[in-house]
Amino acid sequence: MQGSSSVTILDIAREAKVSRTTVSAALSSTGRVSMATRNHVRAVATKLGYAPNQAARNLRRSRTGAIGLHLPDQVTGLAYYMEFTFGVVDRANEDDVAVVLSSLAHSTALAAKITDGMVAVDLIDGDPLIGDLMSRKIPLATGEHGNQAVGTNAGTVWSDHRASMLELLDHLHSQGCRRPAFLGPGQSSDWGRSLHRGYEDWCAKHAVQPNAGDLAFNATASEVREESLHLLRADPRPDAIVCAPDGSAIGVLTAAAEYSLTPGRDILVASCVDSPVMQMANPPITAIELDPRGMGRRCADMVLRLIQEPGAGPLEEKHPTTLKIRASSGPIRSNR
Amino acid sequence: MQGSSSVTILDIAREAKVSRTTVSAALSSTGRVSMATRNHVRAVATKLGYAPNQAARNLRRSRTGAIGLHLPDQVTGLAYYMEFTFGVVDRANEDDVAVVLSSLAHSTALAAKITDGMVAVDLIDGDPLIGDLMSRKIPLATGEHGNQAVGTNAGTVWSDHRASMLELLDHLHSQGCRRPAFLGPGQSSDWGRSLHRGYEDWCAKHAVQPNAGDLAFNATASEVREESLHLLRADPRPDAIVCAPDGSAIGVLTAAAEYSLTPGRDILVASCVDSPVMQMANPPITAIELDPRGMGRRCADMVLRLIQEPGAGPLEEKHPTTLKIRASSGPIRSNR
DNA sequence: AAGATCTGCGGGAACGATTCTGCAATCATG
DNA sequence: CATGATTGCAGAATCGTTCCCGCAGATCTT
Repeated sequence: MQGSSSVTILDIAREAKVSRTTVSAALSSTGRVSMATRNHVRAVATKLGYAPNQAARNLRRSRTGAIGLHLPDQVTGLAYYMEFTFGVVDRANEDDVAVVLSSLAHSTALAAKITDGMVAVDLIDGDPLIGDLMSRKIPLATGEHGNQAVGTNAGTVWSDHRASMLELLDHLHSQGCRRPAFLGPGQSSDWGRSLHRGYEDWCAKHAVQPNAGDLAFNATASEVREESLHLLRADPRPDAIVCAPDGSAIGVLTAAAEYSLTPGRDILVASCVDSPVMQMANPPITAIELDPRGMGRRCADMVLRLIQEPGAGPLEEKHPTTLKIRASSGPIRSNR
Repeated sequence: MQGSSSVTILDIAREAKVSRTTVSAALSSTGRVSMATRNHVRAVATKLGYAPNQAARNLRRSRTGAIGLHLPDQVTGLAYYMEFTFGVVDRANEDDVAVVLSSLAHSTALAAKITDGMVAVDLIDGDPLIGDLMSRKIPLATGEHGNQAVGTNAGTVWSDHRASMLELLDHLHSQGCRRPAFLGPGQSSDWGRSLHRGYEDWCAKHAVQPNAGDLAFNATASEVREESLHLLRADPRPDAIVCAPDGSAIGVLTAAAEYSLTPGRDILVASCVDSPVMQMANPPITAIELDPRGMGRRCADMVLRLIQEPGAGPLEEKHPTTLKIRASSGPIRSNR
């Protein structure tokens, strides 16, 4: 109703003929207020279009009203982290909490000063962030495990990438694949390690010689091409390539074409990360849907809970993944 | 030095043996302070590791310390908007300003209440946001023009997409293309209109019958395929397809394969938006680099300037684009 | 040389929300 | 019915910063 000019708690107090204290208590459901006055105050508040002043609230509560988001370096082109980010922002905004991206503008030390908590995703081994935050008692929620223990005001949301990898390889096997190769994201993140472990385990179980290469998160097109060709040069030649870094599957398709191999028929291709382009590729690429947006939401939710009740951790939650089967995973129609 | 416990302006005052007022003036370079005391105070401040309390500052200045970012609906998978977003966040964080994403969590009305200003990109015609903000005198910076006039506390950062389109079509022409088709993003955004205008103008100049289709920002793979096939069915068949929506070029490649056309030889393909996958495609796709991160930076910079001195607008800045020529744009080796 | 202006700095009042404490009035208890 | 516990609400302090004044002393004006 009131519109532009900001209406304060004092305006409500005057209008409702009670004190500031009572208004605050009535709105926040703390303190002792009768039901009658509580309802009355709330009615007046909505009538006046009251919105609490976050700055004043933060000052009084000695909070910053922001959480930090720590992304791996140089990943801004990757759809996964974008979706994750928007998930975090989405959830944080529900509580009128802002999100500050830390790897970009601030040193982690400074970021820790201006935030009430942190979300970090795909922490690289040995990242000093965890120790830093734990010693400052700043709540932390990580997407995927780090290689360090988290404290009592921290937690982790993770997916079982090893199981996903096994499921994917079993699917490829059912399509006729016998010698899958793996283009992994390196072993310096938990994600990469879990995928590698799944691949190695599967190969061991099926008595297959592993054929794996590694690629950085932000690998260039030529790096993807080179590493793909390297895998394809193996003897015996692989009949499937599973690739991890976001978007690299497109580069694998390109590399397969150089060998005159038709993806989805002569050689199967699958990605460990789904994204819109995967469906548009020729052929559409089988991929693991990681639901990054959901992950981001849950991480934000976790850190907000840890902010409200410190020392509730360490928390742990598991987030599901889904295998999206598309034409790139066969069945193999090789005539050998 | 002091580390975790927050050091306030009062601590500095005690240590430097001056008053709060003097400290504030010395640090903010407003008010009247001698050089000697200013330097002294600043030395003490850095010695104690002072960081201003944003909540208190915002409360006093009656600011929120945040700017809103208004994205088109359902675009979160698109690399362009992600880069743009990070550009905005990057610049905003430099001034300790947070970024609130508005299309996700809040209605624009609410977002306007909790932000000091807004950045909007690719506004759809008739979006009520502009009028809303202008009437509330909230600063606004838009990426690309809207179809409404902006007021004195607003501004626009834009790229000349019509000129980019002409440059791209001229390049295709030099590669042997004579009948380019255009897969546009619709006419409801300035970007889409500018591209269409460029395409129509070029066709008129070269006496070519236009062959254009439209695709939503968030078109699905099958929509991309269908629309691409529709363009390819034209008689005479186009010898190039220029496509606009982010990532759709991959779908166009797939569609071309259905016609047994080899992209980059039988039919040229180019994208109006560059992204990492464009380089990994087979063949790599010629594209217009829009520098979305730079755009985001400049938009944030503009709105921050408008917040500092209201009524300085309307501002206008032009942001350059670059044509990235790759193998998908020929030369044509058709044997007709 | 007397008044006017300027410089350097301190006192105090906000900004708006959240407690902590205090004080009546009501209720329970034996 | 007297004592103590509980309920419902108000007053006032507080968070850290900014900014309007005010006041000396120095400098400038005619």
